[in-house]
Amino acid sequence: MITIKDIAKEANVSEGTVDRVLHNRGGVSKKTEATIKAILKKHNFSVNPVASALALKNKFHIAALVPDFNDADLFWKSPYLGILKATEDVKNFGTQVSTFKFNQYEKASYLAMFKKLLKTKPSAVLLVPTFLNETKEVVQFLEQLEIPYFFLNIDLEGFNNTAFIGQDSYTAGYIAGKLMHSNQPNLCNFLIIQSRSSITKNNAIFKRIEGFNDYFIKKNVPYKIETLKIENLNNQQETKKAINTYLKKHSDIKGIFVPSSRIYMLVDGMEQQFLENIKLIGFDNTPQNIKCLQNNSVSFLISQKPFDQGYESIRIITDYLIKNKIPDHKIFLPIEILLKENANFMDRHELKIENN
Amino acid sequence: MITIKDIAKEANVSEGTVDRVLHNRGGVSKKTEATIKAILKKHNFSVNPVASALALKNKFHIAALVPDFNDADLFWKSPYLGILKATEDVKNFGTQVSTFKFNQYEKASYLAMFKKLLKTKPSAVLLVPTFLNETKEVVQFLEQLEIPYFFLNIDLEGFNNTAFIGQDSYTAGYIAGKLMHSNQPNLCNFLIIQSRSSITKNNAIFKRIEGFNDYFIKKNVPYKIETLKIENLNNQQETKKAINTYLKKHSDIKGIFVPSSRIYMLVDGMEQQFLENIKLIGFDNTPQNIKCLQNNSVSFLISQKPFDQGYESIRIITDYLIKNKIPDHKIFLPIEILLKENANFMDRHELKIENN
DNA sequence: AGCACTTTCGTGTGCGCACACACAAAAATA
DNA sequence: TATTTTTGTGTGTGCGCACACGAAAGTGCT
Repeated sequence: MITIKDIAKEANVSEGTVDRVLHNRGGVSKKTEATIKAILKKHNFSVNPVASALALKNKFHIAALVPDFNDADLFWKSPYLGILKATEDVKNFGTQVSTFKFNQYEKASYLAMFKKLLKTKPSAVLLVPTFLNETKEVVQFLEQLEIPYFFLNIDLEGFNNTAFIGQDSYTAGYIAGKLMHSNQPNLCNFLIIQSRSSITKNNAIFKRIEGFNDYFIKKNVPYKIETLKIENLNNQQETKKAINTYLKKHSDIKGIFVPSSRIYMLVDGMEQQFLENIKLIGFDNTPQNIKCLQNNSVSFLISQKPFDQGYESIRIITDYLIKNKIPDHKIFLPIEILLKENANFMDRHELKIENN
Repeated sequence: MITIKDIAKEANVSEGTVDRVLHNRGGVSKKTEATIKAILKKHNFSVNPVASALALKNKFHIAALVPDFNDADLFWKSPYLGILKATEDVKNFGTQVSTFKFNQYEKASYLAMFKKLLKTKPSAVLLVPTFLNETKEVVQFLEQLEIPYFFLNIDLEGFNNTAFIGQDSYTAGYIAGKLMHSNQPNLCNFLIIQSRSSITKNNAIFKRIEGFNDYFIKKNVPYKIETLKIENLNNQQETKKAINTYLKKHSDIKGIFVPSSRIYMLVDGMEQQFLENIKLIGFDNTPQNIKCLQNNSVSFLISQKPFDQGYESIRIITDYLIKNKIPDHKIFLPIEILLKENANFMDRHELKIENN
């Protein structure tokens, strides 16, 4: 293992000088800089990140702005746990992370938490840009202060975010279509469930639907795909009534696609006869959804690997700060296909965290 | 962030004493030990692994004994890359890893490489116990020297291995059955391909087949499942002839299950008419197999996450050595379902390694 | 040549921990 | 009581790096 000291010796300079060229700190004559760089390259040198981390203790500070979660809506719990785990992992690498949670239904809360966040003078910011206009506002502050920012899970266009970490929603929807088709190869109709609240704010859901539809278009299979809009999928009464009356009228529906994480609400409301005869495909490995897999009411879940999204985000930002490693602009996590048998194996790391 | 120094101050002892109780090094009076332990617990203290690693520089040495790979059989490449990546990651954590590759078809090679390995005086050993009797022999040495050992990918019973890291082959096979069924819901026959070489040596393949069959038994679906034994799946001529003649005789076959990583050999040999009408399910995300997904000849691949197996193994052993963290006895990695659309997203980390 | 700067570079300290060594007090032995 | 052994504890050094401070060398000017 080669060290800075070794490099310094070989170049007949002091460690300090090597350090200066390593960090582009300036104050080194062109000649010696060239010599040192040559030696660096020759040995393919890179600093010992462990020693570096120790020396850098508490130099960087990452702030994360993510939606809050509760028992009714657990989706954001996993990314949060991922962030938490990463926080722990990078803590000893001289980087601290503070997480701010906002109410995903209130723009004011988003802005308020951001203001709080800004006061901590972060070196970089990770955020879930839930609201377009408010994000524009927020980003102005960040750009003025030259704080790099990263988008998590929601991929807004037209911003100078260093990177986006999330899922390829279109492909995920496309896969859903494929699975649905292979599950019901005989001609029948499918139903897509939308909810009002998601329509206004979540373009990932749009892209999933687009992907789902495109599968059938591309394959040129003449399935009819209908859409049922339920005002608020979180409302049990409403959902129950809406889905059952619809299905009674349309007995040709053999598959239902729920492009949000609320498929369990649908399952809760659906009458037994429908559950038995209709294939369901949904998104996200929340505990409630997993339960639906386990009792056979849902065939497939497609997971965005939410835990990994949180975890990777922090790791990527840390690498960016400490090692100046520029990430890909778009970082897609794997699309996981979950069914009853492999659902319980998922997110071993996640479990570990929660049990602490 | 609380440090040993803080603990020492609070206990009115020196850092050395705290260090002694932290590492059970002995030589501390019961009274002070109790005091210190109380304070430790009170603050929920754990050592800074970064500083620890720096100080421990090169104290531990892990040796891995894994099968070699070549272009014809790439399966073991991924675990190797995983080990390599982990090697890099833990290098700066005071742990070095050396990997020894043996010819998986020659017992002598297994033993020979083990002897070489043993000379490096490893603190722990990771091995793929390909041969039962030879492993018994090998393990004797290890136990005598009190070197802990871990099994990777092959789960031999009756050993005192600290842990097994691999896949739940039975469930993976079960999933294969389920996917096959949902892909061909109308009554038809399925074919399982076995090869002589695998029969003798790989019980994972047995378990997969068992799982596959059990799915249909449990679901009580009256599919007929036949088996075709091909002497050597690596032999192109033989495979081609065997599969095509078989399929010509049995036109009722609508699905083929290949419980090994050689599905691409089958695809290579199969005539176009069969490829178009028969659903194929295989194992392992080798490049050749992925290609089969991409050109639509294979419907699903089930992946053992071989890269992660290698990576996690080393990480687990490192944690065991450095932090005395006792792992679960059996560590199953997630069973991944790959289809054309999500195959390319897999193993981002793996790509990174290989491009270096 | 003398002076005031600027550029270029070396030295020293600390990050938190592991461990060897030194040394005191207590206990055991003569 | 004197001496040896054991037990308990403090001190110092180094792991590889980051960075502040200040010294040396170089520059331009009068």
